[in-house]
Amino acid sequence: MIASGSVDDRVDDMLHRLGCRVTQPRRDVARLLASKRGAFSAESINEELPGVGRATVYRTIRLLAEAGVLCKALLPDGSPRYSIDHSWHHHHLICSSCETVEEFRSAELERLLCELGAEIPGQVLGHQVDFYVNCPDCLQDDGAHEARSTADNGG
Amino acid sequence: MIASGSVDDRVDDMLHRLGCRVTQPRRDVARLLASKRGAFSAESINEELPGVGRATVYRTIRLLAEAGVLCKALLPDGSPRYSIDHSWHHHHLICSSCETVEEFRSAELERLLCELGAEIPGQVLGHQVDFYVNCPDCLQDDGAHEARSTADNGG
DNA sequence: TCGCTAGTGAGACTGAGTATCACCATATGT
DNA sequence: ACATATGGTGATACTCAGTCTCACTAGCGA
Repeated sequence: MIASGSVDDRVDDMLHRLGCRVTQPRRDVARLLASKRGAFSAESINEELPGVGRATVYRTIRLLAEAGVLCKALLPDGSPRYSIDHSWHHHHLICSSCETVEEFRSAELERLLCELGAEIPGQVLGHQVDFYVNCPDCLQDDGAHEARSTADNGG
Repeated sequence: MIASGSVDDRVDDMLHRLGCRVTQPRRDVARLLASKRGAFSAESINEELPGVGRATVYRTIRLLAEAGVLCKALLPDGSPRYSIDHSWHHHHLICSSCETVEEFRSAELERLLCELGAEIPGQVLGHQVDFYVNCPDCLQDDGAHEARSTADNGG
C-alpha cells in the first residue's frame, strides 16, 4: 500500500482543500475518477463502486464538479458526462455515435468568444462550445459496416 | 374562424410537408408553439394543452424538432428547451437564473468554427455554442434584492 | 477518548420522457 | 359519398437518472 500512497495523499489533500471531511467513500470515488481517461457518466461510477451508495456517488460527483475538479459536458440528449478538469479552459468534441467526449482548445476561439461576450447584454457567466462529430473510430466502423452490407447486397 | 384561417393553413401546410397526417392534436400543438415567443419546455406545452395526451405532446415536439421546425437548447442541468427555429443558424444565451433562452448570431464566430471544424479529426456533424448569462432582467432584480437586504441589515 | 455533527446508505420518491396497446380518425381508392 | 387500411392517439404503465429522507456511522477537534 506504500506504493499507492502518493495518489491517496493527493486525493486526501484535494478533499481537505475543498473544506470537507475526508471519508472513505469520497476517497474511493475520487480515486476511481482520478484513474479515468475519458469522460464518464455518474451511473458508470456507481456501477464500478458497488460498495459505495448511489446517493454518495452522485453527491461526490456533484461536489467535485462544483469545486471545478470535474468538468461536465452534455450529450445532445442532455445527459451529462464528466471528466477530470485539467484546469485549462477547453471545449468538447462529442461523438454522436459512441458518445465519447474529447477536449479541444483554441486561443483564437476564446478571444472571439470573449469579444462577443462583451457585446452581450447582461452579465456573461461562462460559455460552452460543443462540436458534434463522428469520431475517426466510428467512421472506420461505419465504413466497415457499409462495405460489409454492400458485399451482402452484391452477393 | 375565417380570420384565423391563415395560421391554421400554414400549420396544416407544414404538417403536410413533413409527410405526416394532419391531425387535430398535432394542429393544436403546432398552433400553440407558433404562438410562443421565447423558449419553452415540453412539459409546459403539455400543461397548456390538457386536451392533448402527454405522449402526443412529446411525440409532436420531437417530430417538429427532428424536422428542424423547432430548435432545441440545453439548460446547464441538461433539461431541454425548445423554440421556433427561424432557420438562420444561431446560438443561445441562456440565463442561469430565470432559464430564459435568447438567440444570438455571429458571422465571424461561424467562420471561425468552420475553420476549426476542418481541423478536427473525424466528421463534424454540427456545433453548438451557449453563453451562460445573467440576463438584464435578472441583474436588475438581483440589484433590487441586494439593495433591499442591505437596507434590512442597515435598519 | 469523547462527542458533535457531517457524511453515509438503503430505499422511497420525483420528474422527464418512452413503450404499449386498444381504439380512433384521416387519407385514399373507388 | 363511402369503405377501409393504417398512422395517430391517449391512458397508463414503465424506465431511468437523479434527489430526498432518515436512522445510523465515522471523522475530527477538544
